[in-house]
Amino acid sequence: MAALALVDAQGEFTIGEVAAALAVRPSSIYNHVTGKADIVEAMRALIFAAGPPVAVSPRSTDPPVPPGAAGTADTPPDGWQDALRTLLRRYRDAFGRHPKLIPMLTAHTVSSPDVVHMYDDIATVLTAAGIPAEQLLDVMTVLDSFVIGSALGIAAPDQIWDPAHARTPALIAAIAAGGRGRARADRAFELGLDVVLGALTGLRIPAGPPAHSR
Amino acid sequence: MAALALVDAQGEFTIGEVAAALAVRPSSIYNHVTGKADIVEAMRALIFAAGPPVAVSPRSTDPPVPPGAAGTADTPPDGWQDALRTLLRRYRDAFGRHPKLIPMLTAHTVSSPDVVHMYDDIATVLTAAGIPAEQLLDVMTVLDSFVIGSALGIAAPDQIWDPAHARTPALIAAIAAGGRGRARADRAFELGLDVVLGALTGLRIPAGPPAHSR
DNA sequence: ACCTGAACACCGTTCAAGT
DNA sequence: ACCTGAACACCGTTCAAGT
Repeated sequence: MAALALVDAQGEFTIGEVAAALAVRPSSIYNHVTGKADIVEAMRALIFAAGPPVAVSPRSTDPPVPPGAAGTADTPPDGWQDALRTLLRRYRDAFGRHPKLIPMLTAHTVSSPDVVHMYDDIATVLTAAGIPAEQLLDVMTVLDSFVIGSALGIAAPDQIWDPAHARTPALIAAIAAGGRGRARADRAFELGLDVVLGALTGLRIPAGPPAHSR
Repeated sequence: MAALALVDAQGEFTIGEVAAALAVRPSSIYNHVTGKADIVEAMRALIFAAGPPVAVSPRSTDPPVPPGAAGTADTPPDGWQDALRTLLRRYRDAFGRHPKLIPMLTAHTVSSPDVVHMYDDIATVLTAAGIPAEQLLDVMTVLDSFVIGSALGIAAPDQIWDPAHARTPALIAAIAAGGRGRARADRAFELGLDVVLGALTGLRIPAGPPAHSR
């Protein structure tokens, strides 16, 4: 079934092509899968095949936890930040290894077991970090949105940022100063990681509940 | 041609269906568009049809700053934050009004003029806010990723967060505590807006260049 | 259990022909 | 300038038949 992952080299695939790659007639395919959507789901599961286990409980032997650090400025990056960073990077890399496949996967978002398992880990880390339960789902949704959006950015890195279409000096200068291609997408993702993880610090319970935005 | 936008009510469309909606034969369609992809692009342009102009230069006469509002410390949210917030909300709402259409639009990201114009505005606001030119493109990419990802979240708000698949108490509790449907997606987006705008404050030039993340 | 050929309904698209 | 019918190559899928 891994022969299907090879077909993402061209951005789309056809039942006939898969059959040809397996040296078989198209109708034979239906002895193993229920349809094309089934193949897409199989590819999704294949992409999220578990990597090495992340240290999910990041408070093993580290009491350098800030006891009274209500300050926003100098909170040291402790275990939960590294764990979360690792999880989010892995999440995005799962897409990033097969950029052409991403649009097909986002066509209909399904709760594949592997994906949910990843969210289990993220929820555990966030809870350990002190994110209040009422905000947990929203925080996870923000993380999810950022990761998915970043993954889509990998699929077409330079399309939107064509300087020929820019009309404003600020945008033209930005495009000139920024990089190109995959490297730019990777760098932006790391910046976003810093932004999101930094902001998360301000949401932690010991710092007190934030003013709700309504 | 607006009859095509009606076809997003079912999540997909066919040349034949469009023809039927226009009381015409399928082959007639090709007198007005070059193909199906052309129709998708027309829908994209239609969605981003310009709304009321945003106050792009946001430092006019506004000292009615809400004191002690969201954000990390006590940096007062000045004009550029409101302007950026408006732009990003509009960007996401453009998608949000047609959730079924989003997967089709993300299938191939194209630089529609209206979209680029929106980035022109965002770049101008960010520059006015003091984001250094070297970081501008990365910051915009982060914003873009978040907005696109949030838009996709609108399309299927509760798919991933099905409690039946969760295995961890933290995630189960989070799902129980969080809301459902479009309201939850909207709330998460507003939270992400707070997070991103708050973090942007730390990147402004007067605060000095941040430690680069490599 | 798996493969095969033939057939199905349905696509998007082209084009010569009409008006 | 626009519509039409017929035809094209190509889909995904089904199924009776083979082994």
